[in-house]
Order: sequence, then C-alpha cells, then structure tokens
Amino acid sequence: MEKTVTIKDVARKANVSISTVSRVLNNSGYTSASVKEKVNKAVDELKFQKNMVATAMIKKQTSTFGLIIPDIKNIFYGELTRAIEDKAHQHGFNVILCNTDNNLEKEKEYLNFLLRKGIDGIIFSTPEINDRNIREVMKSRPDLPMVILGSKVQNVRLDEVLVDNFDGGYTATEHLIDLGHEKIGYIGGQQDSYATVERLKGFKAALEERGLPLDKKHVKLDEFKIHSGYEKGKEMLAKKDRPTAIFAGNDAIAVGVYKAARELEMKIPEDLSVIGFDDSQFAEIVDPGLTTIRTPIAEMGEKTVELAVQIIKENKNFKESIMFPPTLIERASTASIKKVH
Amino acid sequence: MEKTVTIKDVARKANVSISTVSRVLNNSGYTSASVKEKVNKAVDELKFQKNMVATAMIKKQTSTFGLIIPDIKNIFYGELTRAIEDKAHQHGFNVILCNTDNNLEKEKEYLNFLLRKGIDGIIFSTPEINDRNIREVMKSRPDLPMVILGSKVQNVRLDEVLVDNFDGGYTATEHLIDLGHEKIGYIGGQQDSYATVERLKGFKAALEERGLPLDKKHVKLDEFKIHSGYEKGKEMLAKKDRPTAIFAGNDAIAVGVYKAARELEMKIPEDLSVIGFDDSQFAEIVDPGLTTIRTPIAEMGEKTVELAVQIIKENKNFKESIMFPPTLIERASTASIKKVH
DNA sequence: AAACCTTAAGTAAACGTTTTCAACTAGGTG
DNA sequence: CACCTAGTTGAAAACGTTTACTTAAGGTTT
Repeated sequence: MEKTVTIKDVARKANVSISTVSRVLNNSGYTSASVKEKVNKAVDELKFQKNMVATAMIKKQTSTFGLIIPDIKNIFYGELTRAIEDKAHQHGFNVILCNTDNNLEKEKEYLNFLLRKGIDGIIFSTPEINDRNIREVMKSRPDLPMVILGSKVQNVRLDEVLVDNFDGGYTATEHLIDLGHEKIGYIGGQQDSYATVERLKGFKAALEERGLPLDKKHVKLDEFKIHSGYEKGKEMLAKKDRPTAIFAGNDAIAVGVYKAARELEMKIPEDLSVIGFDDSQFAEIVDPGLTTIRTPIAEMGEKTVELAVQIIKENKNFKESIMFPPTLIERASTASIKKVH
Repeated sequence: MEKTVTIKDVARKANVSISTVSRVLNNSGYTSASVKEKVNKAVDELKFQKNMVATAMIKKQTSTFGLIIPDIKNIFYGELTRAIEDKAHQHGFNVILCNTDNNLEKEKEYLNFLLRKGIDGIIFSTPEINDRNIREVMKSRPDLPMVILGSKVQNVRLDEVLVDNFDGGYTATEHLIDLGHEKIGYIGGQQDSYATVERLKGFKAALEERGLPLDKKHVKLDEFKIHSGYEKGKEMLAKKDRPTAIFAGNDAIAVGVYKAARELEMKIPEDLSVIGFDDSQFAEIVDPGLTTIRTPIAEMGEKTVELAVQIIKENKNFKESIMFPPTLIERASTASIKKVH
C-alpha cells in the first residue's frame, strides 16, 4: 500500500493551504504568481495527480460515458465503438463498454451500474425498437444526457443519429431493378429492429414504384448475422422459383448468402446478384467484392459523441434527430441479369 | 436537477442513523431484524441506489478495469474484448476501453486517466514488446493489479496469459511441409511484436528440423493487417522464384494474401497454399475457407480477467505465465503441392 | 482619515458513503 | 446486587477534492 500523494501533501510542501493549491490547480479565483510557482513546483516534485473520484464526488462529473451495444464482436459495432471512443477521448471522456446481446434484462443491469457510477451520459446503440429501459431511465433521470445511435425507440424523444434506412433500402432495391432484376429477395435482421423495418419499407416502396410485385416468400427476417443470411438464403434459393437478386439487410447477412450460393453452386454475380448494407470490413474481404449501401459509421459515431458532449457542456438539449445519407458502393456482386429464362 | 436520494434520506425515513442504514445495506456488524425491515422498506420506497463514487472514495475500489488494446476495429480484439467484458461483468466489474493504435504516447495518456480514476486493475493487450509505460506504472503503483494478454514485455515480471506462438508457428509450417511444400513464405506483423517474433522462430525451427533452407526473400514483416498481407504477398508472389505456400502471421494478413493471389490469378489452394493464425471470423468467411492456427481467444480473455479478479480479491499475485496451446484448424486453403515444376 | 474596493490566502463545510468508537440496553454470572 | 458481555444503535471521523465564506493587506476614493 503506497501512500498516494494528495493535495494535502502538496499544500504542506508548498506551505500554503489546500484551497490555494486547488485554486492554482484549476486556476480559478485569485492566486499570486509567486504562490502559483511554489505550488507547481511542489506538484512536480511530488508527482501529484488529482484524484478524479474525489473530484467526481463533489462535482458530480466523472468524465465517463456508458456505451450500450449488442455485441462488440460484431464488426459493425467494432467500427462504431472505435469512432465513439476516439471522439470521446478527444473530449476528455472515457467510455465504459456494455454488451447486452439485445437482452433487456442484461441492459437493465448495466444501466443500474452506470447510473450508480455517476456516468455523465449514455450512448445507446441498440436495434430494439421498444426499449422500456430507456424510458425508465428518462423518467428517473430526466437530466441525464442520452443519445440513441442508429435506431429510433418508440415513444421516446431523445437526441438520435441515424442513417436514412428507408432511402438505403430504396436505393439498394432500385439498383437491382435497374440491372434488370424482377425477382428480388430481402433477408433482414430482427423484425423489431428499426433498421430492418425501414429498409424493408424502402425495399417495398421501390418495388411498388417500379411496378414489380412483392413476393412474400422472398422476404425473410431473422438476425443481422452470417448464419441468418446463410440459412434464410438457402431456404430462399433452394426453391425453383428463386430470386435472381438478394438484398441483404446488412453485410453479415450478405456473407451468409454468399456461403449459401456457394453451396448451391450458384455464381455471384452471374447467377445471383447480392447487395449488402453498411459497407463494413466484410464487404471488401469477400470475393467477389460486395456491392453495398454505405452507412457512414464513423461519422455517425463521432456526431453522437459530439451531441452528448454538447448537452453536457452547454447544458442544452435540442433532442435533435440527425439523419445521415447512405450511399451506394458498387463492387462486383451485382450485375445485369442474363435473360436466360 | 433532480434531488438524488441518499443514504441520509433513507435514514430519516426509517428513523435510524445513517450508520445503521449502511450496516444493513452491507449487512456488516449487528442489526436487529426489525430495523433491517424498516430500512429495507425505506430503501424500496425511495428507490435508493448506493452511489458508487462515494463508496469508491472511501473503499478505494471502483469495480472498474482498464483495457488497453491497439484497436477495437480489429476483429481479433473485438473477440478478445467481448470475452473480457463478459467475464468482468460476471464478477461485477466494468471495463473502460482504450484504443492506443500502438502509440505509446496515447497509451500513456490513457494510463494517466485510468490511474486518476482509481481503476482496480489494468489489462494490457498490446503487441509492443518493449513498453516503457508498463514499467513506469509498475514503479509508481506496484500494488496495482495488471495482467498482460497475448504478449510478453521485456524486463517486466507480471501475470501474463499467452498462446504458444512458437508452437503455433511450428505447427503451421509443419503442416505445409507435410503437404509437400518446400518453398514457404512467412508474412508477419510488427517486428517488435512478441507474436511476430515467436511465430517466426517456430517457422524457422520447423524448416530447419525438416532440412529445408530459409530464403530471406520469403520472410517479410509489416503489420497484422489486411493491406500488409496484400502488399507483401504481392511482392513475394510477383517474382518467378515464388513460394508455393505462405504462412500468414494472422488471419488478416492471410486475407490480404488472398487478394494478392486473386489479382495474380493464382488459385488457392491449387497454386498457392495459405495458412493463417488466430481462427478469427475472417477464416470462415473467405473462400476457400482459411486453414489457420486457432488461438483460444475467448478462453484467454476469460482467464486474464480471472487472474485480475483473483489478485484483487485475494490479494495474491503469483505473477504467473499461463500458456494456452494453439490448434491447427484445417479448412480448404492448404493442399498438397502439385509437382508441376 | 474614514470608507471602500481589489487581490490574496486561509478556514471550514460539503459531496455520500464506510467505519471506528462510544454508549446504552438487557440478560447472565458470580 | 455489582459486574460483565453480547447485541444494538448513534455520533463523528475519514476518504480527497471544491467552494462558500471569512479575514487581511494594501490601494483608491471621498
């Protein structure tokens, strides 16, 4: 047990009171040049570091955010988290990572912990559209800065930063239609996820606008994961009345579709066009490169933190909804349909 | 500004002193059943939650770990971090995420922050073999639990959990030799990384043991990243005296090699065998599936946390070095050499 | 020269807990 | 009946800061 050096030790060494030390440390109030010097010298010599939990105690600020995501193993959240952590660090905040697996009970546990630890704000990036925990926190701590990233939550008015999922779904589908595809499948994530729903809406809108029928067999929802893409893809592609193109709800699902196609000996893009969503690392890795709708992940993460910081520092909360535009990234997984039929 | 409810409010409501409340809350010392009941009732009614920063102040425990990694975007660290966070959560700890990009200055900043926040322990998973920051922390805070994950650090005696990199390198190389390859390349990560060095040693040892010459042109080090594998792979494969198999220092490098091979119109595994390291998500995604050396990432992460918790709770520090065995995972990227030459 | 700023520095309270110490009860012991 | 002890509670100190309040010196204004 080393004796940690406190402000008291500095005060003693510099022959001043602790309040004086505090003042020069924070340079607040009046302090003479000579005293400043003495104190700084003592600080240096003792290698004094301010204890932040004491500061937190009195100021009620911990310079810490809670970040709530489903799973950091998921590459999408890896990219998001990195952007968030970087921006937070720039502003002098640390982030506590919480993986909930979309489990509301687990989320609740984490929230309890975070609140008791006095975090300065929470960033939610959970797909769940109906998150009662968030509402509860809002009720018990209406002052606490919270921002929702990548999703909307029902009956909740909070700052939120989003990608335009409807537009992305529309663009993806339009791209396939432009290539001549008429039978297009959609494999989406959780059905109670905002992204799934909006992308599906965009999908349907594009079909309708172009006068193409919607085949319910060709719409399947599961999870935003590789195995979902694989399983649903196999189901969808095994039948003879199969689509010639698949719009995958995200890149991971697209990867699963690749695997399914490979097993069924279908060539991408010759026999099947595939388009993903997010433009995650997966999109570049697979062969052929995945055409996808780019979500500006890093920009969104950064913006989220900036909002949170702004709420904290300026104490203004506009409850904004900021929508980022997605963009089509064309690689090699989509192609003109061969009218062999 | 909501008035947060404190132990004082509970005490008032239950008509007892705050010390009594504290005692029933922590059930320490003597408390009568009747008082216990009164207090618990008040706690429930007021929805009292103990403020952990006050507790931290006095107990000098924050139930928080710092986790230092290069980059959470890197899929390897994603998997590691998830395992760590899960295990930490099980033990009632939160983790503060720190991305250093292997930048020692950045690492130092983070360390300062963590120390001032009174974290209970630090988990380092940095490849850097010569990390002066760690030594400095050990000097200034010899009591602070620290565990190193996945690497050794020079002149530092700390708990460490490792995969047997030498063995992995040896096994990978042996596998290729067994398949008849005689010209084998090695593309590794940072040259001052423990993993790089040890895997290379294993590589060399296997070659030597089997009487194969080491061609220096076929050993290239860069970073544990896709683009490194791509660039070094292209350099190595462009020459006519090219290897028939490549041992990639990790899966990301292997992915880069895939890309290089594709551009050079070499088929894997027909024209080139590739073996990776880690068995990350990438290994299953690529086509053909990547043969690789499995690092038990999750197990290692969990063990690391368990060590840290043990040091904290039992206050015993054995400075153990725990070595996990890697295993060969055969997929489709390695094959017998065709003796076409 | 009295009254009043301005600058400077110290005293002490406060933040919300835990914990030591003291005090008081009731029952048991000699 | 005096004394001890185990059980139960409260008062107050402590953790390491920040900050409101106080005091004091010196200069400026009247």
